[in-house]
This record gives sequence, structure tokens and C-alpha cells, in this order.
Amino acid sequence: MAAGSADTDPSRVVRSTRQRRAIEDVLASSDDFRSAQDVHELLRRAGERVGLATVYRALQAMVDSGELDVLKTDAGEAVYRRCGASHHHHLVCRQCGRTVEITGPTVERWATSVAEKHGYEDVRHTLELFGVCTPCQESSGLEESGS
Amino acid sequence: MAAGSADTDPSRVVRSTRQRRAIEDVLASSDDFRSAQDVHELLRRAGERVGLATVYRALQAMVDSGELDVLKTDAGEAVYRRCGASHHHHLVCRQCGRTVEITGPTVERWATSVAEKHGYEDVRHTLELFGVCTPCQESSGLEESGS
DNA sequence: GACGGACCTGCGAACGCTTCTCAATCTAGC
DNA sequence: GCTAGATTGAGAAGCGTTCGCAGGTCCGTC
Repeated sequence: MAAGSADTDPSRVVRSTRQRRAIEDVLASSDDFRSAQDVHELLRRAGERVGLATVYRALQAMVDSGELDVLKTDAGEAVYRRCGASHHHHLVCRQCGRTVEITGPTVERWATSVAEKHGYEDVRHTLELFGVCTPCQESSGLEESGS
Repeated sequence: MAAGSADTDPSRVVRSTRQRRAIEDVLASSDDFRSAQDVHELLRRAGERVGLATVYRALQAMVDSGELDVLKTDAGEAVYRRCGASHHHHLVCRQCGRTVEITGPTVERWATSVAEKHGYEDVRHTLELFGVCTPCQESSGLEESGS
């Protein structure tokens, strides 16, 4: 925490290379969060030979320049998404993984107002809902009460 | 995902051991978030010989039983803090780590209703707010405009 | 108090994600 | 075409975390 904030050195020139363009393409073609490993795998499948380290460096650079959003999964993996894609959350079944996308102005407003009340600015949030979907409720209900 | 849900096996008895009590003590003596490595280091300094793996296992067990809160730092490190019985969220400064506890009936209700609308039950959620607290806004403002 | 089985512990290895190293390569500008 | 310097790629290293297993500890029972 409290990093140096020295990454945005204005004397540094960003070059447009084949690899960087390929990485941008991958992210541009999706609205979902993608991990660095994902991006690397997708590039490989697309026939682009790009090193993993390069993917990490490019993603980090894009985060620094504000082109990408980044957040951490529960597993500690960083996932990236181009900024400006519509913000939403997920409702995930903890048994089968079935996922529903959720957009909620209620929460967005609540988050902002709460944060402001405490004097925090530039607020972002992570919110995930975990439950058991209808099909899984039925099947697990059979299992557990199976006496 | 879709793990066995075997963590809350009712046939499993939790034992009270020297190590586990020491870990509880460390966390009880602080209101701050502590990483597993922190806890391990503190135990070592206190003269308690406890293995790192044991610390991880104990912390995880406490999280599962609801005794501890856990969240991930930007660096991907898991940090733990004893948790009041009441469910709440955190508003964390992404620069200095200053944390405010938040309880929000608004969100709780919203989460439940959204989940039910999609047929999900037994819903839990994770919600963290990240922003920049007032002191950090001022200091970083000075830095950036400090031509 | 002794016994036995289940749980817990500790060590080190393994794991996954990320960053670093450094020589080779490529880009942009002249 | 040439040069300076940014960028790349492969593998090693770093870090936090989890796993495997032999041995130790705890708790209920006799």
C-alpha cells in the first residue's frame, strides 16, 4: 500500500507493438473480467506468441494509464476489464457455478453515499452474491433429507 | 467452484489446543486486520512455537465458523480480524488502509430480494468499498501538483 | 488414571500468480 | 539505413498459501 506513484513518468514513451495491440484486442473483444493468464491463453490460441511477462507488463501499464479496471478474485488472482464497460455484479450458485449478471442502481447509490459520508472519494466497490440456485436446491434437498 | 460444501461437516469436532488459543489471543489483542504472516510472527515473538501452516489452518477454520472477517489486500494477501457477531462491510482506503466498518440494512435487503427474484436461496454476499480517505486525498493532492 | 481413536501440528515440498533479470529484438525518429 | 532506447521472451526467483504425512495431543470412554 501507499506505493510510490512514480509509474506515470512523462518522459517515458509508450510504443505500439504487435504484442500490445494483440492484448488490447483480446480485452476489447470482451466485457468480462479476464485474468492475465486468461489473456495469455487466449493470445496463444489466437496464434499470437506473447510472453506471460509481457502480458503482465502490458496489463499493468494499461491499469496505470486508466484504460483498465483491475480487481482481485477470492483466489488472489488479478482480473482485468476495459474501463467503461457497463458496471455490474454477479449472483453465483455456490454449488454449480451458474451465474446471473446483476445491475443495481440501488447499491451504486448506497455505496457512493456511504463513502462520502465518511469522507472517502474516488470510491469503487466489489460485490458478489453467492447462493444456491433453484435446480441445486432441489437436488441437494433430495440428498440431505435422503434418510 | 461447486466444491463439496464439506467444511461444515457436523461430525467434525473442533479442539482447543495451545496453538489455537495462542492464535485467538493474538487476534483478540488487536482490532486491526492482521495477515497470517503477521500472526505467525507475533506468535514467534511471544515465544509460542507455532507452524505457519497451523496458523493458516486455524485462521481458515475461524473464518468458516464466522469468528473472523477476512479480506484481501491489494497485494493479494489475506488479512484477518475478529468479527463482531453482526454482519458488516468495510470501507477501506486504498492508500493507507484506514478502515471503516459499515452496516447497511439497505444492501442486505437489496441482496436478499435480488437473489430471491432469481430463485437463489441461502444467499450470502461479499461487499467491500475502496476509496481514498480525506487525509490521503490531501497528501496525494500535494504530491501530484508539486511540479 | 489408562486407553484409543480422531483431530491437530509442524516441517518441508509443492503450487499458482506475479515480478525480475538480461540478452536479443523491435520501434520510432533522423 | 542507422541509432538510441523501449520492449520482449524464457526462465528463475519471490511471495503467500496449501498439501502430505508422520508424530503429537486432546477428549470421551472404560
